[in-house]
Amino acid sequence: MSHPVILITASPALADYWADSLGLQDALRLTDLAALNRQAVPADSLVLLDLAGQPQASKADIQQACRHCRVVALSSLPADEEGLYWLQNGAVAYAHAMSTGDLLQQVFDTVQAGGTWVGRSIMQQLCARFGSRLPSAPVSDWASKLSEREAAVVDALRQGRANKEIARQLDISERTVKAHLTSVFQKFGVEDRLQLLLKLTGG
Amino acid sequence: MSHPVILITASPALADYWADSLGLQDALRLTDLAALNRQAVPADSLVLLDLAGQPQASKADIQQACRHCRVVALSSLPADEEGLYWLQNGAVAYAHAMSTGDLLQQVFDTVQAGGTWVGRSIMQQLCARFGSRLPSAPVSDWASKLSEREAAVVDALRQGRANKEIARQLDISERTVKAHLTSVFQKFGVEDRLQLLLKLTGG
DNA sequence: TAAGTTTTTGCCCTTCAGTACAATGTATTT
DNA sequence: AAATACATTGTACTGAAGGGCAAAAACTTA
Repeated sequence: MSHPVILITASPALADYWADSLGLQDALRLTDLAALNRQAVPADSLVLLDLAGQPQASKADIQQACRHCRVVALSSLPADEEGLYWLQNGAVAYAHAMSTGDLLQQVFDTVQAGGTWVGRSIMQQLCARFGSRLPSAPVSDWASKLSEREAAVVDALRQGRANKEIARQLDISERTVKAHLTSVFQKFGVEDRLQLLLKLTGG
Repeated sequence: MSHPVILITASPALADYWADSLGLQDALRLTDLAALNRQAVPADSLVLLDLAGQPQASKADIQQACRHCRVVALSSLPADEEGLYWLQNGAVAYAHAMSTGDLLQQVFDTVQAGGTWVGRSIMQQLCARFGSRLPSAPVSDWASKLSEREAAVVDALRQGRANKEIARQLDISERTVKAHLTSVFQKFGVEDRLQLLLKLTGG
């Protein structure tokens, strides 16, 4: 299950470096994030993105790109704040743009396998913040009526995700997502995802 | 820069599986986390830990182990809550104990390289929590940004109405409802009615 | 009255959501 | 062993959602 790869950087030299390190000579190359959103690229593409060329990328641009592709954010001057920003908005990895070939391959393989890659420093910050407000496992009331997978689908739905995205997220087919949702709708006596959301958020 | 590896599980079969998958026939084997803390192990060792055998591990035990070693938490029944708990306390990875050899190798390589490995689901939860620390726009004054008709459409949308129903309610065509919604989506930077609802209700 | 803005609509197109009908595999219970 | 629940996927269909292009109609302002 190898996904299409897209290299985004204004620097041909950097693109060459990535391509050489990862054996991606035939990967599609673009110069900025806007170009990615403008043209139709295969869903679930793996995007290597040079942050140096995207100083003015809007949050909406980032999120849109991350919804359709797996975005690996690569910075030539990594900073935790920058990394967190991109991860918040959906990137699946954040690393140094000029990482060694080995590390780059590592990151690449990880995201290809559906994982996420971040350095230790960022992970610790994330965990620290998370821990400060998580005494125990808060199992919301609604989840109790649902099976494990159904709850996972609902959880993703509450992020505003589309079926196709949920499918990717849970690594199942879109059809299965629909099956779970149909079941959930029945359990809550609603007709569609919108009414479900209102029911759960108390609209 | 290969670090010593320690396998911790009460199941010899599982230890064999890990050793075979990762080529670690000579790795030190222990049966529980307490044993790790009792004896002197090389600093910075890489620890593969079967969570199934550590139901009663105290938080202090976990943190102590994680201070001296890189702990890869492996669960035979992965759950986000469990994963977050271990990551909070210093683990550098959380995955399925019986992952395929490829994935296991992936995780192993990643932590060897100094990275952290978590599944997509957990990472998203972390980022979501982190992001919520920095509220972007508590949209309580949403109507102010909209025209009168646009606000009316949004109002109906918040009842969970479909476009056709909204059209009947406002006595306009369904096409007009769509036009208003398209405009509203742009103003709020969202893509569809679901995301709009989430933005407005702060779900 | 002329110019500009907002609201309104139609036609057509693509994509997504949801369901009917059907099937396979696994795990648990009886 | 049989029954049951859960998870998974497929094909195919209907209808809703959303947008591109274009253009009337109404309302406001210079």
